[in-house]
Amino acid sequence: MADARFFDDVFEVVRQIPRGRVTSYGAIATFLGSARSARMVGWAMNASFGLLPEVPAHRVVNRNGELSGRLHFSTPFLMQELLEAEGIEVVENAIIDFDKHFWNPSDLLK
DNA sequence: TGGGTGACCATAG
DNA sequence: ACTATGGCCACCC
Repeated sequence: MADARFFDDVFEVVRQIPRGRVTSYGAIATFLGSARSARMVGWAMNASFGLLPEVPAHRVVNRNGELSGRLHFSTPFLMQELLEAEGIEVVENAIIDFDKHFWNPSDLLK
């Protein structure tokens, strides 16, 4: 526990995101206890880049349902393709029915 | 040791 | 409705 770093915690949560579901940076930050440090989550994802599919970073978007991190993938369309492959409809870099696909990390405790 | 950075979020103009 | 700005704080050099 003492050795656990913020990045590791973020990866742990992202890894638990069910297939076909998505969540937001802010939701993860809130779940970790720091709603104000949502930027840290995004930064953690930067380190997770390349760990796919071990860490499904494509299932993490901003609170607007937009694929803000698409430019960080190997290709700008990879993120969208991965989401569509899971049945998530994406138009103009935004997730359709984001609230329906939204997955809250607190569901882990359910 | 200190300062810059960022795949965000919320508020104000 | 859109743009600008501040806060946030773990990590890296």
